[in-house]
Amino acid sequence: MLQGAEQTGVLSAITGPLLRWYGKNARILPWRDTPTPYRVWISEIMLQQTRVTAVMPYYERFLCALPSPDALASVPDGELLKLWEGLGYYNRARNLKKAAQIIVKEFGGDLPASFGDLLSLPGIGSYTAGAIASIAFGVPVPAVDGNVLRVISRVLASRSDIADARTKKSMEAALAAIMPRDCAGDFNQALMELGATVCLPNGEPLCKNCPLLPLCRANAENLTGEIPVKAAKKKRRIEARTIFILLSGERVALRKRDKTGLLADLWEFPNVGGALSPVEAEEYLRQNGLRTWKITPVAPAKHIFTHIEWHMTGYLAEAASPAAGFIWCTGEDLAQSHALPSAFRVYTKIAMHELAHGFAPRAGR
DNA sequence: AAAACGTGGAT
DNA sequence: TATCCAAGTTT
Repeated sequence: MLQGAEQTGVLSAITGPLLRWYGKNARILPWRDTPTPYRVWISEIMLQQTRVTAVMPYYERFLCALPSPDALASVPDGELLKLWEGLGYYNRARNLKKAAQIIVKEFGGDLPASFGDLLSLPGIGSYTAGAIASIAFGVPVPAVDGNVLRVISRVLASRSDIADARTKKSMEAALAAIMPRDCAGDFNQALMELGATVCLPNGEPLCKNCPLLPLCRANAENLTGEIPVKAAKKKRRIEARTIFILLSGERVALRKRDKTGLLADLWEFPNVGGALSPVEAEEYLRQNGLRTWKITPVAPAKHIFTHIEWHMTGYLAEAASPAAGFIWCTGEDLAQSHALPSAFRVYTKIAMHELAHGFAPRAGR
């Protein structure tokens, strides 16, 4: 990898072509319309490890419901999670609220402009602090995300592992040295845009369309297939679970997940580790004080998290009474008031269907 | 420093 | 089907 002055020399040459390219090729995105600090902040948090297309249905709805740090600071957790339902990494939403409370208390209700102050807020790391500072406030600091790591690694033909935090550090330092003072936000966004639309991971990047082609060392040396280098991630473990859709009258049982860990504090269907047979399922329900009948197997389902794979066995059962220990939801509650993770989608659908159409004849129907 | 933390689309 | 991984952060 190039060092010091030579590296700075190569990098300083990217600014002109990159900015000209971005001027012509920037996608029209909702968060680029009116880049107020609050809007930029919300978009950056939503976009963490999440594709643009996934964020689209959430962004305006969230802004409409919570248009300011003040509104965000006082939103009830349930409402907040419902707005985030399905987006994943739910701590992002909780940190958003915590940060909003700090912004209201410590910063007079407006996002701070300095990189350091932004970095001190929950949920804002070096990438996001750089993105907000540069895009919303014009502060000349880099914003190094996965796209930037890939683009710069290729330009420099660097074989440093981009999964290594030290690589990110050194890239931030290298970019800080060449940040244009007058258009830092566009520069950072241009780098990301190029990575997202031209300098693609997996398969062939679209080098013919790249404004940096003339100065890209990976292209010159035919290394775009090997660079960037990224350490392999750990294998997922498989976890069997048995999910219960317990119906009572027009309602279905839900419970709150643990306050910490996976899918913390979201709602879920009662479930237990292991792939229970029908007999074991019946036994489990009885032992947990539930008088149920007509226990019926429903579709098995799989859900893949980053680090775990759930293999789910499902049962539908009629409960004699809305037993304590759960909340008993109507179809409307399920749809409108309770945030369920996508992991349970198959069973949510079945529950909604049963609540709408009925599960065989039952009391009160 | 490595692992936890979601989801969905592309290859 | 399997793997990658996306505008990362926290612990």
